[in-house]
Amino acid sequence: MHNIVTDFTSRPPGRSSRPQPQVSDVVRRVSESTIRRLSHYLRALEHMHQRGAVTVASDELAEEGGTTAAQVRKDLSQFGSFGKRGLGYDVLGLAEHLRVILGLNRRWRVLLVGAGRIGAALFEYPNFAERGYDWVAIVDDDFAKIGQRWGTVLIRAADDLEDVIRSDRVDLVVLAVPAEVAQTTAERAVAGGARGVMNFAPIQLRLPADVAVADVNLVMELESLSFSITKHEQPA
Amino acid sequence: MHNIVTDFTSRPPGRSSRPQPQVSDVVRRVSESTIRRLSHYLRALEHMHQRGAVTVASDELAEEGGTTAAQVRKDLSQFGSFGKRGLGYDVLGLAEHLRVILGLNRRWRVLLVGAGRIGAALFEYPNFAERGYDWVAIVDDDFAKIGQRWGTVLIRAADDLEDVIRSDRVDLVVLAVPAEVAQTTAERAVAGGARGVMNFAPIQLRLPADVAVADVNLVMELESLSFSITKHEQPA
DNA sequence: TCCTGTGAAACGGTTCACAGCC
DNA sequence: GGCTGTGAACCGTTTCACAGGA
Repeated sequence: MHNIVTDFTSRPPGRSSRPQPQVSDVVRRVSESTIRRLSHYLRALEHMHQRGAVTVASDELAEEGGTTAAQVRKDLSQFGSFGKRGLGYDVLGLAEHLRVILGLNRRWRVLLVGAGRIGAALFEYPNFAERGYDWVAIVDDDFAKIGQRWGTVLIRAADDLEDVIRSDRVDLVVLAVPAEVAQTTAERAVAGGARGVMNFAPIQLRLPADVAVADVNLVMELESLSFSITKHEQPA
Repeated sequence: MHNIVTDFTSRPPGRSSRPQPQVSDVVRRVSESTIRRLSHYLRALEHMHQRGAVTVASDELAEEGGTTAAQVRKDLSQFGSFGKRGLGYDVLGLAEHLRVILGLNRRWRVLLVGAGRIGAALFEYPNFAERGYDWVAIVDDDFAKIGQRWGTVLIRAADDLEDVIRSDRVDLVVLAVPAEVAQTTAERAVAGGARGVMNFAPIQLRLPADVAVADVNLVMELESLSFSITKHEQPA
């Protein structure tokens, strides 16, 4: 088996005498939560490999990913049949399948927009390079910073945003700018050809549907905590 | 009307001749996504107030929050009846209601664990103080940093984590430490009395159910982007 | 008339349970 | 016997549609 449904054109293995799937049915919708779990599974598999595990069952993966065995199997079955009944999944094999599914079998060219505190922290974050995300440029509107280098990466003028994205063939933009300019900056990034945006501004970006957006809203996360705690403090 | 169901003990306004709600029915379950939208609504209301708006309809709020008018009304109706039929919601009044619901009508005492790059960026992040989150201490295991101050806030020894939480009456912990020590550090924070944890390590924390956890997994967000883009690049 | 508040329907994701294969 | 893969049941969330108050 082991056929990955990366191109989203074939159905999971089944009777081929069934009625053919319609086109609208072919681009299968994978939920955000599934993707997040796949990411967890991959990390867990890498740990397990380091610990010498060769094979893993769905309930072990569930444990590390904070979910259930059935959920693990359901998640994976959306992309193919990677396991062996009675045995489990091959640790290295499944990890490689997940990398392909998550698009980690290539390197990604990432632009940092905003060379402030948050930008600097992200730039130094070691886990990005490990997973295939490479900083290819930085952009800022502070003349004092333009022309400097962080490591080997040059800080360029915010005015040149579109040009930088084009000339440096940027795939992803990490948007670490103030909320007031986030929307227009994001639009310019998309105009330049960016395919995805990771947004740190606490606003809801409005971008074309074919642009991927990941929002990291730190204030919202804290508010979610204080809501939960406030609720708990009020026993009936 | 305007009665807020903050204590989760009363039902939304309705005929009182109805059968009394059972206890299991009283601690109403509010979904994570609802809370996130409430946070968006609050921000939108603050903007609208600055722009001079006095009244707002659910479809305007929906626009800014990236959702639908029905969703806005459903979200709000979980906590009370804040609007006027035919008119909409009072901008200032609804904002205040949302602050109470989200637990923003008090200040929160926050501890930063990990004085590295990410910790520094978060410490400088201006939006936290605006919303009522105050840094009361920092903890790190680097002897070179212990005893220093960031602004007025002292960096203390990681060994004293539990003590710091107790003596400084810490509510929330921001965990900006390497993945390897995140779980044990979180457990110590909970032992010390922390009520909520914002976790930046790319692992799934396992903590008691009465501790609120907000995970910010940056690598996962990037992987979510590359998944979406990879999918798009494969038209049938 | 306008717009809220809310039951009811529709949808989508999770859990269950078991057939099927190793 | 063990564990996967998956239809079916379940359950929570979103959308619909409309009754009812301003």
